[in-house]
Amino acid sequence: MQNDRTGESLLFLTDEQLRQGIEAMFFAYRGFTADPDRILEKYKYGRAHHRAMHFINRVPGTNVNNLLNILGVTKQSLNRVLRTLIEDNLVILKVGSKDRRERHLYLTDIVKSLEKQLSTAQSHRMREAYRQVGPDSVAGFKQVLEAMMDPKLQITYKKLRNS
Amino acid sequence: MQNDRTGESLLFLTDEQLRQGIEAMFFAYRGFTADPDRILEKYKYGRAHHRAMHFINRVPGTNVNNLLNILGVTKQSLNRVLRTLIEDNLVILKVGSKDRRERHLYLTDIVKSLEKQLSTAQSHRMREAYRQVGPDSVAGFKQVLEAMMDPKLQITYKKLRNS
DNA sequence: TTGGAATGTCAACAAGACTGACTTAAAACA
DNA sequence: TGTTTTAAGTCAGTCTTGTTGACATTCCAA
Repeated sequence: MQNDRTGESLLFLTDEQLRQGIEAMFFAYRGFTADPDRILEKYKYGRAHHRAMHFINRVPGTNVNNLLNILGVTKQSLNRVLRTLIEDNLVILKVGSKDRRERHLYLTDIVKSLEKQLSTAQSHRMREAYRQVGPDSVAGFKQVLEAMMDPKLQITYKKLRNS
Repeated sequence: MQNDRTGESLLFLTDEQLRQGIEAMFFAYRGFTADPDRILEKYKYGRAHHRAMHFINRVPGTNVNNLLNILGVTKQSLNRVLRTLIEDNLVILKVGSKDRRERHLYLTDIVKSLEKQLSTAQSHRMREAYRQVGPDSVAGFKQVLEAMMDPKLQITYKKLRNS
């Protein structure tokens, strides 16, 4: 009945298995964003602000173009988010020293407690999940996710990982 | 250096590991939706239509309330999507025979080719990812995702899996 | 027969994405 | 030097998908 290749079962590639993966992604992503969303509501910011904060925190001094590539949105869309963050003194721009066209982005101290709150909430759920399943499953989890990314984003992801 | 408990490394629970998981989820979800989105554009439908079609296909005859729970949106939001699908003859309503307040949802034959196209595109990427990493990683992938879901959705997910 | 549940619908609104057109400033180039 | 390209920002308009709130209809069940 079951097809083998080099002695390894291929049952994990059935339509049923794929469908389960698709639905798992859908439901898990809801959980993934639920906790930060609840916090953001109080501050009148949205998921887009969270993402911007996350990556500015991760890559302090990034320029706008780089952030656009990471986030995968248009500059008009990012601009709206950045403008409110700058108005509220959560993000500051510094003109590039080498290339003065570039603006480098930094989080201010004011926002770091909010960013911490958000990442703590999100990490907490991830930590619980990790703990429940153990290191081997976590390794598998990351491998599948990495393989699902578009090639360009895979590179972006790896760069972040090694920085 | 590294902390052990019952001889097992806890290195996989570091902040760095958690952060990687968060970013992997973010980037992978983009890949996850990219292919169906491209197809949907041609048909002037959106991600919300895709999700509705997916689960009506999965649970033929589901009533509206059940679908609302699965999708996690308001009835007003779902209604807008369902209305266009019904207008375009992609979904039909059948009045419940036991409880005639309920409406049971079915895909028409017309839409099944579109649904197939969408799920094929999404499955294709997932299959490639699965193939690259092998069955053990796939098992880990699903375990982490399941552990990340809200408890209610975890139950929904399991019910779907066994149906 | 009446209360409440399941469903549907209307209106208004907001977040967050998009396109297109345009400006400014600075760097790169020929 | 003058022209082109690049980085960033802005204005205007649109779309999708979500939200609340209010209200109507249908009809099961106590």
